Amino acid sequence: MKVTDRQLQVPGLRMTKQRKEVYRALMENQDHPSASELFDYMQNSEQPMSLATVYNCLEALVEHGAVKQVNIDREPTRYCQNSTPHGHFHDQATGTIHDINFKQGAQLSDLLDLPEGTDITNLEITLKGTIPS
Amino acid sequence: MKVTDRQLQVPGLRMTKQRKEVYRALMENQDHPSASELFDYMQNSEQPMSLATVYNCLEALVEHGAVKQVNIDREPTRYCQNSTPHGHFHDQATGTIHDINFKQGAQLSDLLDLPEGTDITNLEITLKGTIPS
DNA sequence: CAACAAACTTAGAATTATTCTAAATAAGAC
DNA sequence: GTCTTATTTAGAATAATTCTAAGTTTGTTG
Repeated sequence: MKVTDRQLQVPGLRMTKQRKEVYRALMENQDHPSASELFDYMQNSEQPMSLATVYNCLEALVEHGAVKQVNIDREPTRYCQNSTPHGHFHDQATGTIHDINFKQGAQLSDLLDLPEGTDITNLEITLKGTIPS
Repeated sequence: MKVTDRQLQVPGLRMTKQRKEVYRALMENQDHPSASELFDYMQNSEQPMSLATVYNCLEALVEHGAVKQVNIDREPTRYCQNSTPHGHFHDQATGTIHDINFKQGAQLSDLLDLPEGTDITNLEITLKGTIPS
């Protein structure tokens, strides 16, 4: 996938060369890579960088809402360039992770018994299972 | 909370002294403790045990569906004795975790656009935010 | 442009939750 | 009781992530 510099802007975040490349690598690898997978991927690019920087850049992107973390059990954290609200399905047969979109018009409060006045800053929905092929 | 031996049975799992004590400790500490918090708690009990055993017992209890893991970011895994389907709210102001029950009759498929034929073996819903006091 | 301060990157060390290993113990089967 | 297998254990090992301190880049201000 071709990603233009124009698409690599994040409001409120200074886009250094490294942050841009990390973001681009994520755009080009939409299979929810881990930090070290991104690191490996970028070693062959024009902008190799240290693993610490990959972590730093991902942290900055997550903090600014451009990237989401995906935590599955104790596995290494994976990253997702889809910043809209969605869930993740971990296919145990293949090990792959799929995005699961919310249904049109569905509200979290339809499913959960949320206490009055809760202010939700982050939502993570993770399913595990299989899809028969 | 008083927990009888009768309540500490798990179908299909041999309840050793250690497994029973880990399960009991979880019942008595419903604030979603981590493995090492459980370990500390049990050091003063009649059945002190090694940290490795705490991990082993928790793993067995999770595998048999009696206990749930709670993963919040990269924090140590927490454990939950509530084996019914529910979500977790992580209050960022206090650091505490509350169980969030599902609404009566609510279906996950009402919220999520699940592909046909998905077989879900595990569901984890984690919210972060605050509840104004 | 030059000088400065702040932000960012980096390599490598440090941390730490968790898992592994190999030996000791316990428990159910015969 | 003896055998076999599962469980527990202490301590070592692992590995993802964070930290540290030094070097580099960037934007700013005169």
